[in-house]
Amino acid sequence: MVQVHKRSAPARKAARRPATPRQAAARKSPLDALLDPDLFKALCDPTRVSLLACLAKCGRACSVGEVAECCRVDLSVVSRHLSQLADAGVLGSTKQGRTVFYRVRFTGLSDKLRALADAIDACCPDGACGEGRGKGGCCG
Amino acid sequence: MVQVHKRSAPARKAARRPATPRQAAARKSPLDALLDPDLFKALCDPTRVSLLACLAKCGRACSVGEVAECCRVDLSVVSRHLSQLADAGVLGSTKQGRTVFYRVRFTGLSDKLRALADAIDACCPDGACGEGRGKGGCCG
DNA sequence: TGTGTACTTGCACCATAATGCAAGTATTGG
DNA sequence: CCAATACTTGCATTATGGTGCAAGTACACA
Repeated sequence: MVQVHKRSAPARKAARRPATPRQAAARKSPLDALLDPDLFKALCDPTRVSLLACLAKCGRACSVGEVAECCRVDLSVVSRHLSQLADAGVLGSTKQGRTVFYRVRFTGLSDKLRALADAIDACCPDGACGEGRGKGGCCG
Repeated sequence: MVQVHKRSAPARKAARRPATPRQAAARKSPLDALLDPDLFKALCDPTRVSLLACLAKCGRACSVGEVAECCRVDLSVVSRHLSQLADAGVLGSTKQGRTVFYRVRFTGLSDKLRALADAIDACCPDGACGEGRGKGGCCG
């Protein structure tokens, strides 16, 4: 009885754009969750990124000691970086005896990136983006 | 005379995986360019990310003053953050009189994220990822 | 139980970066 | 030309983060 008529009211569904940035900030969007500073914080350091690239290219789980031979920083630094990447969900870790193996969580990472890309496209207004993008699911 | 025979040698085509992370680091990959710390550095600060989300949800170009009403930091801080996001290619800017408008570069950003996601998937070994992923174009 | 290996943690140091305030620049309108 | 607007920049402060060294913990093996 409340939401039956679906054409006369202009402001229904697909939640129109907020008029001002201030109002926009108040709106909840998938973006808010996906645009997670903590993930990017993990990826914003050159050393950390090189370790990630190293592990990705290697394609298998590697020990801290092995990875440490990729770059010039101290092993303790590598240990901390890998741990940070794991905290961010970018790497997974397994302990086997006294050796810790880190591996890239490929699908977890790429899925997250694609979800973010989709959420961004969904915010793209009207015809400003390619076909299939900007289909309005931006603002809650 | 050195590299003629192409079948007896086991190491041909589709560049097999490096044995160690150390060797992996030496290999060039699309990942190396796409995994750009500078982009992530732009996105690793909470205030900056909230400004980006604000602009994205708003969907149009906004002035610095408008955007500054989204959050509690000083306008000068907002100005610097927006300028940083523009430097990273995340935002575009237009000056109109004394007003500067920033807008999200939607497709530029989402394309970059998807390209990275693809490059990551390409590094995923064998059947470890979903179908269509991990098709080996990882190591140069 | 002791020794060596593999990694982690505490600590101090240094570099970078975020922030606010105040002053400066650019542009518009009277 | 002067005043107001819209932003940017310089500067000092504070916070955060990366790094190396040294010490600590966890585990395996003899």
